[in-house]
Amino acid sequence: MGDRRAKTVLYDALAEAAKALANGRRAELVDVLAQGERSVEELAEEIDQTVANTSQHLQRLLKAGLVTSRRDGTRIYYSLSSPVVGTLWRTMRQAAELHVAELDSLASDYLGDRSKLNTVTRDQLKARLRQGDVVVLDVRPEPEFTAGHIRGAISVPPQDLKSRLGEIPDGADVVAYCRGPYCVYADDAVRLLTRRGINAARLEDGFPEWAAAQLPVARSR
Amino acid sequence: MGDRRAKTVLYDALAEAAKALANGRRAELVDVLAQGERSVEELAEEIDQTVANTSQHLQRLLKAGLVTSRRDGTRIYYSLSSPVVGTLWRTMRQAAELHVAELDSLASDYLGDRSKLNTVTRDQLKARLRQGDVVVLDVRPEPEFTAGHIRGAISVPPQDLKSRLGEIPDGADVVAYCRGPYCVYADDAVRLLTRRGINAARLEDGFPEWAAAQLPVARSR
DNA sequence: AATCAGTTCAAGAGATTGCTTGATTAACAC
DNA sequence: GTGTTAATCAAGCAATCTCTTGAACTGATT
Repeated sequence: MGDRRAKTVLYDALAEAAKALANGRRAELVDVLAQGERSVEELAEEIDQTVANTSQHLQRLLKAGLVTSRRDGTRIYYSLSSPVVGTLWRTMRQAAELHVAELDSLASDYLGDRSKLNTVTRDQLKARLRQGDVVVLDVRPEPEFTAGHIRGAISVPPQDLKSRLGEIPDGADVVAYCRGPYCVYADDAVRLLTRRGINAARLEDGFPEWAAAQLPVARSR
Repeated sequence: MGDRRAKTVLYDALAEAAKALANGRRAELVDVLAQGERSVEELAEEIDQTVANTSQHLQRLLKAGLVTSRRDGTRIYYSLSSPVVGTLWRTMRQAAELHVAELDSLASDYLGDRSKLNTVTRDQLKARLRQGDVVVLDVRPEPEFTAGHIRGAISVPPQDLKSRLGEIPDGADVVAYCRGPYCVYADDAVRLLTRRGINAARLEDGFPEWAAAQLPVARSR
């Protein structure tokens, strides 16, 4: 015991968890799965890859124990195997944000200029929810809202927002949120609402971070 | 904005942090660096690799922003660039422990059978330190003790323990700790002490976890 | 039993990674 | 200046990874 070979094997095994996340497409998969379980086909669509390739990535995550799968009829649904995996992904993101200088510019290449978007922190939103003077929009696809959402939020999937603007009371303050800091839905929603003269802001991050912070959540049905 | 190419680039960049940790030798490096800064040569010795190879791994960590370096004379010292990196490593370990079934057996291949070793948790040790009825031994190499240690601990580097057994008061309860859950020093120390009839236990993990839990630490000079 | 949708498996090309070896650079002592 | 020590760089080979393509498998439905 205490010998080099065993140490190598042990640390190689520990590094397997990192290897599983060490790919942009698999990172995207984990990011989506943090919202709730998904079928292979849906996941393939989310990450713009073939089903075969997505399946292989999922096998890799499965082998590392980061996700689990269950069959329902002809479909197979994948989900994160524990909240620790979500924490791991968030911590990794945080490390990258802190230490990779170019990340900001890559983020705005994808998300567009955020400097003009109003932002509220989790704590601010929590306080305003308690006061009850804010309309909170969950702008993720509906199944993700069903799987879990901020208590008091209304589900308005991205493609429905335009046609449902009328539901927002005059003069209301709106906060939109989606999957996390690198998700475009809330940004797009805030831009649209602002253009229509509605006072709107984006939650600084998304539902998984809200839930991880032990803030009040709800689940449909 | 919101297009696939930019999203790919962004998530690839986020995955860089994982790639940096996605290698057993680099994981070992981070594990050691969590104790404090080290020179390339020392690190090479710790991970049983050539200096050239160690240097390349360090470059990789540097490029990902996980470590920083400074020159002092002819030596270059590396250290973790922030506490987040330590958290990342611990979270990764935790994920592997939870989800990789074989990890237990790999750990005991390296560390030996731990079932007969007494263990105390951080909270237990905290309470006993407050009562003052415990001798705490830091069995890491001396520079790591100097860089930071559990308040009230005594530095007894691994190779010195045998010759300094006389310093331990008769009938004392001893707790030994080292770098973390996969470090052999504390295990070896507890085995030695127990064989000599001294009541000894191992702290469940090491100094970085103690410090991360905001428990009382001290620094020499 | 036959068919179908959803998923996984298998094989291969091109890129990346990990370790080795030998040369090069940087700081310091003389 | 020369010599020494510490670290990095560069090139090369074997192993691994990523994506593609096409075939094979698995339940559900007919």
